[in-house]
Amino acid sequence: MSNSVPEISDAEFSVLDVLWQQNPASANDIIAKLNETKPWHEKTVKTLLNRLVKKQAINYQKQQRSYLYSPLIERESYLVKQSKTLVDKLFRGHLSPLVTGFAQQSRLKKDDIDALKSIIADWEKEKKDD
Amino acid sequence: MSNSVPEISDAEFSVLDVLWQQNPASANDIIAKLNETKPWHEKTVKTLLNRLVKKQAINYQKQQRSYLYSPLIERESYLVKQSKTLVDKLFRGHLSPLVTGFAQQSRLKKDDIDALKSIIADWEKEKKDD
DNA sequence: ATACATAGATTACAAGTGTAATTATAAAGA
DNA sequence: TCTTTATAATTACACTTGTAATCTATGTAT
Repeated sequence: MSNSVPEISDAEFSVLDVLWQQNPASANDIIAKLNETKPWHEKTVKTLLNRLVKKQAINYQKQQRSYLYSPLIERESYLVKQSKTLVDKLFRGHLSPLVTGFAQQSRLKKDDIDALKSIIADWEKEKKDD
Repeated sequence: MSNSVPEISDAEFSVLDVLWQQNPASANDIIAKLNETKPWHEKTVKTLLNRLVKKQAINYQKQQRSYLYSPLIERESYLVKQSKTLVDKLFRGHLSPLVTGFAQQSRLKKDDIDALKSIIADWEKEKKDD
């Protein structure tokens, strides 16, 4: 079956990320949003949009003269896949060394800790249910 | 000051990873080790070694006719940097959504849970110490 | 001394990426 | 209708990457 998510480059990801926040969006919307943080030329963003279309990562529908773009790949599953890819590559599939290294480096926030607690709680419950 | 770790491609990383396990190592050592898991031609591995040298990610010293290579960048800090880069890019610096997504996807192992507990314990202690 | 083998150095080459400029096309205004 | 002007499509171009093949220099065997 499905879908073998296409490879998305870093620059392309930034464009996709805007579309995940604002869907659909015109090229100009996207350019404006990106330019809040990146000094990218309009033409550059158009190129990235075209490449994403070609990769079937996004979609568009004609709206008068211009297009309205939408993501075709789901944010959640993309993020999970990327996380897993990195953890597999760097830590042979083990999450804990990532968390440990990360925790030493940059201090965890309270919500990080809460999330970890809740994950542990779920895990303990599952274990009991087995 | 330091060091702005060079960009390491995926293929290059695999080579570096061997050197982190076995330091120093000859080209042939590395080729043999890599060929346990990857069908890479000898010439390919040599190319990767050269690129890593050029990037100053590794080093060598002449040993008779051949070289003995060693890593110049430290494994720990490289892994932490890559983790942070990904978490910044995908989750705007927050670790928890990564862990949550990861936990949903692929079941955590007991040692992952233990590591998480110990991280939480450390965090609680630190908080108290403030 | 000469030929072969072997390690490293150099070169190759297509695909992907960052970063646009140029061209074509269609709507809108003169 | 002709011209200007937005948009989108096509082309550009250098750098990186994956994946080697070829060249060169130096030990080794005859």
